[in-house]
Amino acid sequence: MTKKHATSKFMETDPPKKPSRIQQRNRRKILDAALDVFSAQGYRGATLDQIAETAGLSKPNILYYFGGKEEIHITLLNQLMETWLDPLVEMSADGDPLEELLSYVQRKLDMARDLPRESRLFANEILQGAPRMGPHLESHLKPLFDEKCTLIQGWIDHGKLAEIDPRHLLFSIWSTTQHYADFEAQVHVLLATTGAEHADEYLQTLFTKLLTPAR
Amino acid sequence: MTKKHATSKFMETDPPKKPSRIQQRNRRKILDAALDVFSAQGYRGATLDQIAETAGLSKPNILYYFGGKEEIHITLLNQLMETWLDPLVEMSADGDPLEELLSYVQRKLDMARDLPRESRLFANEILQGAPRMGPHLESHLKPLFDEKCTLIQGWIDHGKLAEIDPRHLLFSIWSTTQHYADFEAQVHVLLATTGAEHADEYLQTLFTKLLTPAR
DNA sequence: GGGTTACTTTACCAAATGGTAAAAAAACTT
DNA sequence: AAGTTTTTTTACCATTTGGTAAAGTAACCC
Repeated sequence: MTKKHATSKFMETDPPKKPSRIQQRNRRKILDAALDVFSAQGYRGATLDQIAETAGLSKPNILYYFGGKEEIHITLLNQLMETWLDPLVEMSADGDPLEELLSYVQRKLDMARDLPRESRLFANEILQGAPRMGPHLESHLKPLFDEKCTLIQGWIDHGKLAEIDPRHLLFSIWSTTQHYADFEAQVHVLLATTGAEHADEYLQTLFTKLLTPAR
Repeated sequence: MTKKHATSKFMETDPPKKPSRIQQRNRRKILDAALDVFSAQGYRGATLDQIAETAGLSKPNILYYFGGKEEIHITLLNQLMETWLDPLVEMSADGDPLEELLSYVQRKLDMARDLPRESRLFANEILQGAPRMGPHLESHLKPLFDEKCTLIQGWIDHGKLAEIDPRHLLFSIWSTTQHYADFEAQVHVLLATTGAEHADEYLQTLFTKLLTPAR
């Protein structure tokens, strides 16, 4: 009965029949549980049993929907990549440069707050040297990064922004915003509150001062 | 022959006889190898076999020097905590506030460059919710953090620095500097060079603009 | 309602992994 | 050199973990 040599029985291309309601529901449950576990424990720290229990399914049942642990992880990373780059994609050449960048910062911070699991999943993957994501970074992130760097450099050249290195600017936006999700355990101890209280205001100030051109 | 209920046979307090040359050498080799492996794979991702091979010792031999995997990890974290907080400790009330903070930023960046393994070990631990470090954060980091926040706030109150939240200032210093070590895999892809080329200049500019008081 | 297909469970397994016991080999001590 | 202590190796072990086979159950289709 085993047909094809696809990684998963759901990756076949011949009959693109849409997944049943049960399939959709269970795959969603599994991916959600896996996000929980992978983001909290890292890839190797996560176990299929944990994922199964969190999802409320049995381990073999999970392996009915996914080819294996790694396939679940890769599926998550691929899904993540899209939403993760969204805020940057939205930053467009239209509109005021400073406003565009500041609202990008805000979107990124909101994202870290709303999707901390995703942020940690990503952080874990990069920390370990991006073993399952290297190609994706090269093919998706790099072009977008270069494009936006050029855009920002253009703004600078037109005197719309202070003269700073666009690449490091993006790095600092990413690091400062994601910090609140990735290092939450530390932030929580130090602020003794649930998170980034006045982070919004602080970061807006930071990047305003950094980016406002000296006239 | 087993005496005491200490976690390790090297934690006994009665005969504080100094460790032999062999002991010192092997413990150092083990800790160095463990730093390699833990920082690259995370706690659960690291295996004793990997550590043993990297250290050039057999697994049981490693367990002769340490009580177990966790003890090695904890030893590393404890050692790390000291050097890690050093740059912040050095920031003193004497000297120009802006200079003090900027050279703190520089020291932190140098540290991320010189000790990337340590940075990643720490990042891994915090990412997983600081399961073996929570108390340490509370007892060591928190007091230091509060002290330095007060110091910075004092500087601000005297008009020596712009009015910003000291807590978030420290967060942004940590995140921006450590980013180059923790997210090296990503930075490397995007810069297509071995690391933080002009990070020094960029971060100095960033924090100068942020901290210079409007007069 | 009978048959086919989709889904779930039960019972396993092989490899990996943290760890131990005890013998063997070095290293020190006198 | 003999005896004692320290260090290393060999041979295991119990558990965990990713994964599978096959039988059972529920859904769907006519």
